[in-house]
Amino acid sequence: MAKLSFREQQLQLREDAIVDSVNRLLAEKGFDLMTVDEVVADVGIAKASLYKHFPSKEDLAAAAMVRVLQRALAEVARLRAEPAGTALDKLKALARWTMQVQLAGQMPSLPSQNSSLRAALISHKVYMDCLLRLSDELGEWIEAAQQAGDLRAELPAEVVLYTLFARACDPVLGVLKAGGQYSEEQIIEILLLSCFGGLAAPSSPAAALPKPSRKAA
Amino acid sequence: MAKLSFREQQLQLREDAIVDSVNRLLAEKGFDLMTVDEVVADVGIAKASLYKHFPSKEDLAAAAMVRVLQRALAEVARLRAEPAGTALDKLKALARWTMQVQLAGQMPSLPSQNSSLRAALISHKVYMDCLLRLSDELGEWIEAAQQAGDLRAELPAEVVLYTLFARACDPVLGVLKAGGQYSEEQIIEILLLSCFGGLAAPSSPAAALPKPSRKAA
DNA sequence: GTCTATAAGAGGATAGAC
DNA sequence: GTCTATCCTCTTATAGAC
Repeated sequence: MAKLSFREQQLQLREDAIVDSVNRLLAEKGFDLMTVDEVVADVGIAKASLYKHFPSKEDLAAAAMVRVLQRALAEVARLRAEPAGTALDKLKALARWTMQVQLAGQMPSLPSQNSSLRAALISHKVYMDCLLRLSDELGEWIEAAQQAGDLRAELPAEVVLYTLFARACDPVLGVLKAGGQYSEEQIIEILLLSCFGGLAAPSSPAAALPKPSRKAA
Repeated sequence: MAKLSFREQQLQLREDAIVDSVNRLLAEKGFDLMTVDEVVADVGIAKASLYKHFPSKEDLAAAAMVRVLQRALAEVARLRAEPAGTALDKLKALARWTMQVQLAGQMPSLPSQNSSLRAALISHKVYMDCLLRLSDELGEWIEAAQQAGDLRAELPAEVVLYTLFARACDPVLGVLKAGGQYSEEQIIEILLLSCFGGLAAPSSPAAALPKPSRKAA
């Protein structure tokens, strides 16, 4: 790290404030409904000033995604350093972490359909670097968990990876939170169970009809 | 059904054509990115003509949702008439049907965050009627499957319901389809397994007992 | 009811003074 | 680099002739 002048630190702080607002607004309204006017109103700066820092709305979203990816990578590093726990345990712990971020209203959700945004993200080097590093880290855990017999080997590893990414911004969580019927901890436990354990009961008798006998958990 | 004049039939056909286009565009780009100009260009009519049929863009989306809900209700009725099969079988069959619709590019996906759209849908009587009827039908199957021991009783029935709705427009399917690596039938089997069976292997040994450390390849 | 033409306004981005 | 003021495109919705 090169040392920063006071002025550079000030700029860094302002950019952090911008990304903070973008992150929150992306989590709340999504990319398409978030307007740059809202961002500048939230930060308290002029629109032209924001465009000095970020050349486009897409770059704003990319910056927010980069930060959440870096936080995820930090969490992965923290879990990796822990001696105890299987690969499956670490995957569950990371899924739990993403749900906590989502519950805190800090998980930016980008529409997978917006092609201009997709193009901007794909050509964003820092974003792609973070995304690939995270995918590689998780891919290792997924394959290890599959070889240990803890994750279904019938599911391709990349499908598991995509599913974990998708559950990180699953709308079901928002619906349950809005319902106000369960505590945040209950919501997390419920969603972790439905994600990793599935909706069906273990060793479902109906599914096991033709088979002679199978030991249950 | 009252009998319709030729003119009324013509109008009905045109409205069907509009809803067809809306349905496809909603599945392809989502509500926010779909523009009324695209719709009229696709149907081949003037914009003012469209607004004679539907008073707003939100009503267009509602009409598309009503039609897909009615199709779902028809599928539910068909499954209900079948003598064989448990409640879980019927739920799986319906989930399979929604995935087929999604693969065919005919599942409209509405952003759960757009508040103006939400308000319009909630005050749309026909839409709400279809949605509640479908929820009731599925709720019966869910509770029956739970009492039969085929669905996890630890999961609240409404969570199962929300999850099935969410999986009907799960972005994972679109990613797998775009990847081109699996056949449509494979995609469906994979997603059904991950939804009902979960990511974790059945009777995961790691969850049952602390075992000696394993090494991954 | 369908069309052409246009209003009305939101929203992304920029010019130019300081 | 930050501001005020503005540009300009896109998009929803409507007016009015036929």
